[in-house]
Amino acid sequence: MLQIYNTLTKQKAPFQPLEPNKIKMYVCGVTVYDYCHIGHARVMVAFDLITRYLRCRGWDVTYVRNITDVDDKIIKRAAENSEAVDQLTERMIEAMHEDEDRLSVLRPDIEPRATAHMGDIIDMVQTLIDKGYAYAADNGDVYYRVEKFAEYGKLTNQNVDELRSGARIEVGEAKESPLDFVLWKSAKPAEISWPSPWGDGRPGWHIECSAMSKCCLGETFDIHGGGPDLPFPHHENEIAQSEAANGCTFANHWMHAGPVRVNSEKMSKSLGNFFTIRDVLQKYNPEVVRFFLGRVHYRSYIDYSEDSLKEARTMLERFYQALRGVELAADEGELGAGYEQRFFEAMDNDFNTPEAFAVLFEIASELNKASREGDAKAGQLAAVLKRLGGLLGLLQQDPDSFLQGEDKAGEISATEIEALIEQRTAARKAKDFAESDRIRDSLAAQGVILKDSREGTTWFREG
RNA sequence: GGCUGGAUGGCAGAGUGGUUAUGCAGCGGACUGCAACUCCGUGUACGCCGGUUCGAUUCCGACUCCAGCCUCCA
Repeated sequence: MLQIYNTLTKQKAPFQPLEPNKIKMYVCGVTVYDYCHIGHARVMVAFDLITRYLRCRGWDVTYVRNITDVDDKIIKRAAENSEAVDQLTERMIEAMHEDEDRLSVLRPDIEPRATAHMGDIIDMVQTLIDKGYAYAADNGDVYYRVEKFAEYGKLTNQNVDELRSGARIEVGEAKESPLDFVLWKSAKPAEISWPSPWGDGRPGWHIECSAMSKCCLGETFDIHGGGPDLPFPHHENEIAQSEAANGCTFANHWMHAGPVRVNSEKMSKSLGNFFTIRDVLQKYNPEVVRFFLGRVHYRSYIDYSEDSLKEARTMLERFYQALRGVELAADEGELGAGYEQRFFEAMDNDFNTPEAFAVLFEIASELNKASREGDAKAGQLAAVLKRLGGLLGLLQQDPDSFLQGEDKAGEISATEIEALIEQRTAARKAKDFAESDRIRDSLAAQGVILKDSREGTTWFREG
């Protein structure tokens, strides 16, 4: 039985789909004005692990993740770069897709863009005005009347009176109440804009998700997900918009990923303490980064540091060392079912990846034992390990490729390494251990570790 | 201040009302020319104070500390 923690009820509960066997899921995506950072990667990987797992258990998942391709930050950045808004966003979307591909994050089924849904957005704003939940101000902005929506704050337990007393009142705003938020923003001269009944402008941030989720999934859907900073106000406002406009429940389950921290602070664009995915991928194998993000439960925070990336690398090495040199059995025999059951039980418990990985480590141990004893079970265990890892998009590389890494400019190449290993093997045959050790030490100084066995010498590069 | 989480062995990180998480690191041993890889053995950790209980790290309450949201942020 699949259990999922729901931010709305603050507890784990058995998952109940709207339609048997189907899951409709909407996840808030990226505002594309810059390269994605590791915090974005965390959300991408978390919901990718979730989607892959649900699908492998037979759920028919429709996964929608939006792209915010117009907003203040985009307009500002495009102006700074002296490029058109759509030029900037196209570049960043392409970069995001590259990053995702490298992290083995499968594309969502639908990636709706705000600029492609202006009609849906305007329709929903109009509906909210018609129902009295929104009003057009003199300046061409349209605002949501927060106090009209009785259930406002139900996702994050906000009290409207508390919010009102803490709200900032900004000069020159045309709002009825400081709590009201913008649905439609009138355009400044020469700014990118779309025509609307309230004049030229662009959508507010929250409305696009309400409009696009409705368009792609319907008025009510199963799971709404996003990053750790979205429950308030973004998701609270989405609920207010959608439930007021549609008159029915918006999303049944709310799932939020935990933050990535650096030096005990959240990694975020506003703090400027972020590492982009492409920066990190320059130093680490993409699978290491994926594993780093998946080895902690999706709701917990992760501390980003060189040491924790290195540890993720070491852990992954254990899997690949176990798989290395073992011929996969075509048939897992009886072995697979038991491990698979424990793996599934872990994942059914709110996607407990750390526990699922613990099962994989146990398989690796058994596999190592079988290998060293020459037991035929080794091939079966390797097949199970690779299959279960594959369900989470891991362990599919050739072990040698993973362990040896790729040649990098300025570093010793695989060809050079192998030539030195041949020299060393000759020295060892001649019992010239001084020379043999000299070669090994010299390689080690360059991050290349040798391993001798009866079958010969293999090597791998350190993290 | 309001609202959410969290505090587990040297580190990372699951989980459980009484029994081994798991990984990394350390220590002892095996293997090895020596190593590396691997294997075997090894560590009574559950913030603090009360309560419930035959028994609590696990349930309840107070406290302390940490983090996230409350402004754009995944």
